[in-house]
Amino acid sequence: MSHPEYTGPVRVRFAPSPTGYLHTGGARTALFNWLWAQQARRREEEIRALGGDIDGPGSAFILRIEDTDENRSTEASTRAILDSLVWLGLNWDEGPDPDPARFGESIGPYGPYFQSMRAPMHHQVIQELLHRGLAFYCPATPEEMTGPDGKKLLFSPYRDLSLDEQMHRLEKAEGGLPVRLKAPRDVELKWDDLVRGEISFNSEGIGDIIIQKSNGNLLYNFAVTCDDRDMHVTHVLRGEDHISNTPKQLLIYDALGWPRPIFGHVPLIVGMDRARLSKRHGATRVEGYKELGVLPQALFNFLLLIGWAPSGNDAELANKELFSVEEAIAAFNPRGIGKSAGAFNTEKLEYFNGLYLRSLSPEDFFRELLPFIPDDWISVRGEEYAVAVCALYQEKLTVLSEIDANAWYFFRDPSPPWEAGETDYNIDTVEKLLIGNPEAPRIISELHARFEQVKDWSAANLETLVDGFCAESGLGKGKVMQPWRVALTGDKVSPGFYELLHLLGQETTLRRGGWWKQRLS
RNA sequence: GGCCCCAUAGUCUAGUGGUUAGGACGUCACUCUUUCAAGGUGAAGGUACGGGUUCGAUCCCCGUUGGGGCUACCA
Repeated sequence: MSHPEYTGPVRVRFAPSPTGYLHTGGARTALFNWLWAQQARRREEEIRALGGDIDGPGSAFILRIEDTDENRSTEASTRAILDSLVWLGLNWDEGPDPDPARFGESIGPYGPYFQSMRAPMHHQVIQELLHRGLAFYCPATPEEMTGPDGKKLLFSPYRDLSLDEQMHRLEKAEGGLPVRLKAPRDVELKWDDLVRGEISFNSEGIGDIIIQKSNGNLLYNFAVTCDDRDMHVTHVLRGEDHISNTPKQLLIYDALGWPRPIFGHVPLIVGMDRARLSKRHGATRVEGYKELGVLPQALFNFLLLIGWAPSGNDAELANKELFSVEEAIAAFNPRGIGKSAGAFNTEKLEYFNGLYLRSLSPEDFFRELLPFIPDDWISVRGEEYAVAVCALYQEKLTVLSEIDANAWYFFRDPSPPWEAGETDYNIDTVEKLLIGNPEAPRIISELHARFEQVKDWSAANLETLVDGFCAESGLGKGKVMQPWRVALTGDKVSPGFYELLHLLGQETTLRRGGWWKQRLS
């Protein structure tokens, strides 16, 4: 145990409630926890390799599903959260079995990792609390819990009832009775927050919190505390929205004499308008980014940098933005987590994604692109053709889902404006470069004639031909290419002109060019 | 309302009791160029406000303002 940086195991957990999808905020919290645990696990491996020992349970990233029902938890949502975490590469050391075929089963020594299955243990603790006089069945009616000013009372008038009297009241109560934790009066509940420093609440503002409902179900703050304790969680790194839960959990740890974990509260992620992230800020679901065509490594890298930055005196590291997974694990330090809420800047995410897209090998790029290309693309002219077209877009795309909007004309003729129905041509562009362009008839017809003569339809050959035409006609390249580009693709944006011609092929080029030759003459 | 948290450019952030306050996205300009994107070069843009402490505060303290979280027999 003499590793200079090793200060004990890091057992952290991510504990989502399966009432929806994995949101970006949750994903980032999970990411921070995951990185920290991975780092600690690496250190432990080094120590073992040197012949050292690790006392007690080793470091781990624990996933616990907080499905203490409330009718809102669903299996589909659990599945969705699991899938999103896996997609992001955040595998857990202990938690639900990721295999869909074994849904509901857990892996790890302190399971089960579904909170709903842990009720027996929770009830045991309730019994202990009751018998030690640290908690009580509370027979107070809602009226009795309301002060003269109409506000809710925090402390129950029945907190000092004897256990016998409590049981007596319990028997008489029809719908059961809730159990409250008996809180100490006027005590400072403070902790040294890992990211925020000292935070303190007075127990007068907390009161005798309910830990078990009258129907016997456990309440969140209680279940979490028991589970964290049972799973030997050493550090609770969670969202800022849990700050006000912490004093309640502290009350439970202290009542039972359980050692407190170290708490750290990560700032929330907000929209660019600083409001809470919601649908109108674009995708808030991690899955949404997958569907958009963001690579997991790009989202991983982007999320890493909201609320965290490499700290230390290494200037080069301080300015570093691109992190591989391994680099992130090595560089992560919870002390580097900032305190203020970070805005989710989609443009920067797309910038990162573009970078990651371009770093892919052409084969990997096509593989990633595959789910986003329409089914018929490969059947239209074969896989080789589709691969060649897609390759042109590796330098251009920022999200994979844009491929169809960019490259459709390689697989389908644009519908001309003179035909019934919606046209694929940009009317303004057509007006400017073809119909309203006095040079257009000549450019289209003369080049069309030359294209008809071509024997070797290679990009290099086409370049010579087009360049020759420009030189002879005295027209600039742009003047010549733009009308043709519009005629062939419907608009003025496409990959390089020679590549465009070459890939489209002679037949298609002549066909689409022919329409306009006829139309303009 | 009560309790709690936060505050460096539009955004993510680095940093320091004395700095030309550093990097990145975005924006703008120029460049490259057959269009777009990418690339290259450059520019504009910041310490919320008011008081202290101090020889000196972006940094330390207090207040104001602004933003956020929580305020369930939800999680």
